[in-house]
Amino acid sequence: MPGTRVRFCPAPSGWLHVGGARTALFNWLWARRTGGDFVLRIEDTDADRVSAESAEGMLEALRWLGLDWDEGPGVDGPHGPYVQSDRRLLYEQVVNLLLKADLAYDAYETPEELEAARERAAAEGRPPGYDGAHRDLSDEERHRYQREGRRPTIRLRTPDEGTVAWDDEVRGRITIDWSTIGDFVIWRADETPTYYLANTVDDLAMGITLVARGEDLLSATPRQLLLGDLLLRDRLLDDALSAASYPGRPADAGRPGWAHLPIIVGADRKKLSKRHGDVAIDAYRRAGYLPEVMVNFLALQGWSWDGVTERMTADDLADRFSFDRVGSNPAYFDTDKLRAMNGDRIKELDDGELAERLQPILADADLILVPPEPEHARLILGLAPLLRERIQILSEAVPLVAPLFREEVVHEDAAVAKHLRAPADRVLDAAAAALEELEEWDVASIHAALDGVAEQVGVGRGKAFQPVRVAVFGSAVSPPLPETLALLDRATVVARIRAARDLVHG
RNA sequence: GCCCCCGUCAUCUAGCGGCCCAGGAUACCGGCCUUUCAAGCCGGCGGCGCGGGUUCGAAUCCCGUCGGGGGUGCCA
Repeated sequence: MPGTRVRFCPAPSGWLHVGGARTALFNWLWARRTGGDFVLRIEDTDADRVSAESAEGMLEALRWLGLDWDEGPGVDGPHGPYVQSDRRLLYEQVVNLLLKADLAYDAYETPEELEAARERAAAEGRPPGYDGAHRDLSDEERHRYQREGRRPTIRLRTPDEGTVAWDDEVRGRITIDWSTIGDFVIWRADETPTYYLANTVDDLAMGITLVARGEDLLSATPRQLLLGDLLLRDRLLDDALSAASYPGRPADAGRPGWAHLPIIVGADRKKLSKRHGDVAIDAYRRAGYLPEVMVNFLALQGWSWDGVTERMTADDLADRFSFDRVGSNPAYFDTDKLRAMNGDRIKELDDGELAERLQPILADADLILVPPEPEHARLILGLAPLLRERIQILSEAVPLVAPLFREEVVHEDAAVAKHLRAPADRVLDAAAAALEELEEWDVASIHAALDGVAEQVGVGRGKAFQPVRVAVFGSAVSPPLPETLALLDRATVVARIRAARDLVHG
């Protein structure tokens, strides 16, 4: 029984999005669960839409999630290289052998001609697939097209009848008629391989045992099954591998199994895309979602353990994950629940951990420097227990604590209008005086002093605390007052209270 | 159009013939607590798309129907 080898192979265009991350996660989990290998392969065959920055961003996002790979970019393995643009020679060899065996042929239609043919077919109610017009060109016809300056694509011959079937790990047996599948392009006119070719060749060459990918690739499977059979049947792949001097396939390699994961959809039930809002993993990182929560939540999109247990660490998941518990209906990406889970996780963090995770977020908001100044570090640590129960995502801490890191207080109009009115003037005067006279600047003393102010002015605690809150924070909402004031220096607090005295009206 | 996939509370899901007049979580609503905002605790609302079968018995099996999605590319 060969070891499990799974893979994640993003096309580096744009950011790693939640659907891709979920696919990567399921593969990673299966590798960890089975003690197998997780291979990362960059599929950059379509030069028009890929970029190195995108590839780097995807690796970064994967690293952030903690999905480490056993082979791939930056991690040498026995079946590299792991970037398809570095494997060009291999694909060329494969195509040549396919051509020589007459399993594939050159076709000279231009994209415009094909498009026109598709439109015609649609208008006449015929299937829009490739009609095989250039399937059996004579040498004469071929030369004529070449003289016209046409560059051919190479298409693989597909059966005209019969069926193809496979047992999908998620969906069970799937059967498709060959009559619905036309000869397809494996090599573009610009001499680059298509997904069908490169992906199939590499999965086989790298000894992948299970292909787990999005449902949107379900209908690509028959073509890859066929190509794979052809490649293995007459040792074409092995010949190409040695002709191009690539490492051979693992000794025990066979054909991979398949698992098609349900897609993740937006609120409109369509495949999740940019117009649905934040779909990039990086956006969630910046907003202050914790990676372990993203992993936990993503695992629950389409998979469940017992229907009751939801909070699981990556290790828990790796212990429990299997494709037979992956559902087959699309999941709507519901960030409400993500937020809730994130908030719960934040509550589990101790002060030091929370403070540390808060730092990059506060730095992003220009509240602190990258290694924070010592007094800021102390302040954040002191704030951590006050923030813990109040935020679900880290960035929510920013408005709550910003006034504590800034020189100037910005007083919100609504807060001033509501809370800085008589007898707030008396409250502020009394508070400034009382705080100034305190012997100890600590929570208990401050609390007692403010309670004393309430009594002195003859108002309830709320009426006493709110004006002080607005004076110091500029806002009617803040972390608990005495606890927070104790973290600031007394002079600042008293000065702010005095300054707010002028804002009191009516 | 054709092919394929899917259909349990608003959302993620459990359920694989009786344990379910359907369970958990999130969201929402109400109460308690309370210095703001939260948190916490307690309670509540809410679903098997529809129609036929099969069966003593169906959310679970079969057929049909409707609805949604994916594919149909020299994208992946």
